[in-house]
Amino acid sequence: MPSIPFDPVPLLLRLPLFQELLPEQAQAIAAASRQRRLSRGEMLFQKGDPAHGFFVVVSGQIKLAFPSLQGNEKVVEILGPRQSFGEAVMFMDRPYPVFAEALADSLLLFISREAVFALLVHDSTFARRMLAGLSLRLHSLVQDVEAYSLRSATQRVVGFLLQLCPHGMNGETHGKREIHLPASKQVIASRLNLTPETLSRIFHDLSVAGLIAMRGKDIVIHDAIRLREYDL
Amino acid sequence: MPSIPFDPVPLLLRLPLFQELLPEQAQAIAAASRQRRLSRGEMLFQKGDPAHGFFVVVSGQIKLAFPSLQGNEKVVEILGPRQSFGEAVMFMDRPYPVFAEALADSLLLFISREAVFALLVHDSTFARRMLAGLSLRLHSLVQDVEAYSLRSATQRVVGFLLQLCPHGMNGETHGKREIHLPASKQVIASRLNLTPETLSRIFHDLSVAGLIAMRGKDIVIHDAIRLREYDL
DNA sequence: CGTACCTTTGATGTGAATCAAGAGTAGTGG
DNA sequence: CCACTACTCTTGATTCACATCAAAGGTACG
Repeated sequence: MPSIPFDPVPLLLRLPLFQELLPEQAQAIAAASRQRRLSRGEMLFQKGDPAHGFFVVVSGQIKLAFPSLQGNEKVVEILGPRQSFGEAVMFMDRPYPVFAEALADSLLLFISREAVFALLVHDSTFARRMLAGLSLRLHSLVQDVEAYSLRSATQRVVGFLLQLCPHGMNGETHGKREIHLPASKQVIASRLNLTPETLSRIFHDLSVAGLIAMRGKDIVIHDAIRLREYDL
Repeated sequence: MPSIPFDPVPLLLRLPLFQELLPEQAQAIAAASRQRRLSRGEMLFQKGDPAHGFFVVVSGQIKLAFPSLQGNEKVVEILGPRQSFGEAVMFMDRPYPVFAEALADSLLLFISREAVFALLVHDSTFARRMLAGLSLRLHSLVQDVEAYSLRSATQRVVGFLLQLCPHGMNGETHGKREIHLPASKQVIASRLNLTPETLSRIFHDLSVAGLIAMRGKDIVIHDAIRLREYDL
């Protein structure tokens, strides 16, 4: 398939990170960026590869995961449009600690380290945004560590479902919510540090308890508060 | 005890973060900093407290941990002199996701968010260092996630012991190394996501296997490579 | 419409937690 | 200096949450 060219500037300006860039700054970043198309199942980089910049997902879906000796793997993050990854390694001169694979046909933008560093020198707003972005990532990793170490399998699944609820509706109030799983159950199981079998059983139990109803990847949460309080 | 005053400038200039500050910048940061003394067991902040800046450990030892409903807790990090914490929350206007407690009598420096933001505006080198610091933190959290999800209890303990070896000696070569546990075995167990009982049994097994010898907090590693390869 | 991969369900296994005593070890005050 | 109390650490028996193994269904797609 031929690489269809497109103007990345309007896209860049809609990302939180680049929101307040001046036109010429956006131009500079766009000029220093390259697009990369991946088809489903294709590898973007392996754990251990050198990092020369970071990526923004334009469309499609990317998973970040650790490989493991026994062939299984641990999914760290599932990324969709507008999300970025690889910023941290770029500031450290270290190889990627995870590998990246396309879960669906995807279009990415690669932004070189040099372009970022150049922007950093003159634009402290950009620096602040970059810091905020990394902080957010750090915060959510800390949440993951908390979940893995302090919560049961069921609690992790419940937490995940509640997070998928439309914002401001994630379990503070009673009432029905409809959500859609962002990936296959295998991938979600790995993201939650579970086997597919265990995830399947937990979904079954939640259904039997009348807390959710499921058809494929579509889930109806009957009562967010009761769900949150299930299993303590 | 009276708060003994001291000049924080030379201290600040020896931290990686502030290494290349101009004298007047260091002065400004020092002026915006406050010292805080804690005695063993004292709480610095609770999970959920608002964050107005970050802390640098001058002396002593601080633990960061999650509280848990059942009274037990999960230690996220053990921090010693020259290490800092709380940077990330300061960029996000969020409350602390962990609590901080002194493991020993400690002296900390608190640096206000305003001082950091002011420095950020004029000094892109500082911004880069701050980004590098956060990136490093992020990287080590990712390592933790990998360890918790892909490695067995024994492998986590072995990894921890190897990390404690003097730098450049952490298991790449054969030979004896002497190390000292940086905290009580309870705290280390929690840091490794283990119960004290399990940690004790693993130390016992490693001793029986002739890989280590232990007296109190002092451990002799007989052969770093054999240890690394134990338990795969 | 068949083949390859997801997902579910059931039976069994196991690593580490929990429960329950003891054995150090360290500070405290008489 | 020696109890006295309070931990921290070890050791053993038992339990349990989740993984693993095995075998059917489902579902999607070339």
